[in-house]
Amino acid sequence: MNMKAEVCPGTECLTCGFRSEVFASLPDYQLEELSRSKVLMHAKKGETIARQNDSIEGFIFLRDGLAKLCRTNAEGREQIVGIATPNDFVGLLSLFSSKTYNYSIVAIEDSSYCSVEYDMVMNLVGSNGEFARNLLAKISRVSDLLIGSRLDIDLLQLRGRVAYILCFFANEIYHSTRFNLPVSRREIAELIDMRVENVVRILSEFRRDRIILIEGTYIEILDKEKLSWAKMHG
Amino acid sequence: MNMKAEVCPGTECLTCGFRSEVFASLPDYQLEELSRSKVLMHAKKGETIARQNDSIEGFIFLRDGLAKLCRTNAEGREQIVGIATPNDFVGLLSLFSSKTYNYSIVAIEDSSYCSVEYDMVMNLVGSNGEFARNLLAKISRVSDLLIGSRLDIDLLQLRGRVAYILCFFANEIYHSTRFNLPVSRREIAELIDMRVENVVRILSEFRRDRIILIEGTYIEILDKEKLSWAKMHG
DNA sequence: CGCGGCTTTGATGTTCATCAAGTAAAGTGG
DNA sequence: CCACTTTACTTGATGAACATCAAAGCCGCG
Repeated sequence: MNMKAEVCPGTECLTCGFRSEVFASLPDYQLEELSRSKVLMHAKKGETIARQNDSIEGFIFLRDGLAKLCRTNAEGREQIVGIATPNDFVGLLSLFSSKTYNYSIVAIEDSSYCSVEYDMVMNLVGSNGEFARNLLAKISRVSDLLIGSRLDIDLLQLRGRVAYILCFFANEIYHSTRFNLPVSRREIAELIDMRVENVVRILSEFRRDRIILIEGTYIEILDKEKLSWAKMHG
Repeated sequence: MNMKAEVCPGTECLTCGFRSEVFASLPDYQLEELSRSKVLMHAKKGETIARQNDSIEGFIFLRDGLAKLCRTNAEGREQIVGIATPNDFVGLLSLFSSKTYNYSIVAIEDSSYCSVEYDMVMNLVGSNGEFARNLLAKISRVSDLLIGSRLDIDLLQLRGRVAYILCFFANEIYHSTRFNLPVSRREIAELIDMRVENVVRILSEFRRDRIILIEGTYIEILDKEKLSWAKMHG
């Protein structure tokens, strides 16, 4: 836990990736207000950005890197709820309805993020209708994706789930058939409701069948067809 | 599909259950605007209120009754995403981010609901900051519950899932240990990712163990302790 | 009456979690 | 730097949990 905090220059928000999405509607003067109230932070891979059950300090926007949303249940079992990419609100879900974070946010790649005061965003919601609508659209889209993918996964058997998550990283995150997995085997298991041993087993199967090339964290998808097929049929 | 439509009198919205929640902040004049633009409809048990992939006509608020949100995947398998209770936005999830309903809404008890023009609500979001904040809180809460319960269920084995859903109906819906199940065995299966046969089997087990009394759709929970235990450890 | 849908139980095989054991890799302290 | 510990990864063997198949009873409905 050795995160640098820095107040970013007033102009930086003007060029931030968020601007094009949620903050598109903010006039410059409101954006500068936002700039002054926000703090830019860094988190190295593995570092915790927010902790489940801690009281919500502010809104967290991921600028660069990758983070997992996860929770630990009463019996100590960990589940990964989703993966946040740059320009995502992370911890968006409970922000408007809870006083505490429902999920931990942990960097799975070196990341930088902005933390914005809760009240600041709430004031913007109240005073800028276009902003409110954009925010609703954003939260709606995020929730929808999260629920949809979980329903998808629930229908699949283990082979299908592993195929699903490989396609997810290839298509949604890295936009390439070759990438380094940002998560351990254990984390893959937590992400798609499996056991570590079975994740390993099925990855080995895929390698044996020349569907993927895998060496440590490096993944190369060799046969997209077969992988998609596995994603559909179990 | 034999639903009556009626324009409800201008004053009715003033006393609607929603008023106390999402619409608490609307002044009377905005509420009357809302009243004029809305249509009150009825749906008998089994009737479809909205259909997956149909284009979104408006916001749907459940006033009375009970409805299921469900979807059918490419292979024709049906899943129930959640159960909507009175004063719920139904189909809330995709409303702000999609042009079509992501889920079908089907009455599982005789229900009445209001349909409000999309633009009307969007205008209110823009012009009434307090309303926008309430709406954010509502959508946030609903999404959160939906995702949370699905994560819970994913951790449980079949006995635990059945216990979970029985407790859900008892505690969240009927506030009683005695009630009539509004859903078929098949629908229970679709709700908690099981097969019909196993739902039946486990219900029979619970009866054998004197945990519940069950006769057709009538359920009586006899041993809350054991049921809660099953919910945690099964 | 006969048909189809819902419910129920039993038998069977598949899928998956668990246990066990071993290797590799990575951090820790002297 | 090396011995040591810990953590991640990997494979096999086993039994438990579950899906599937089959068959029969039930009920409502045309």
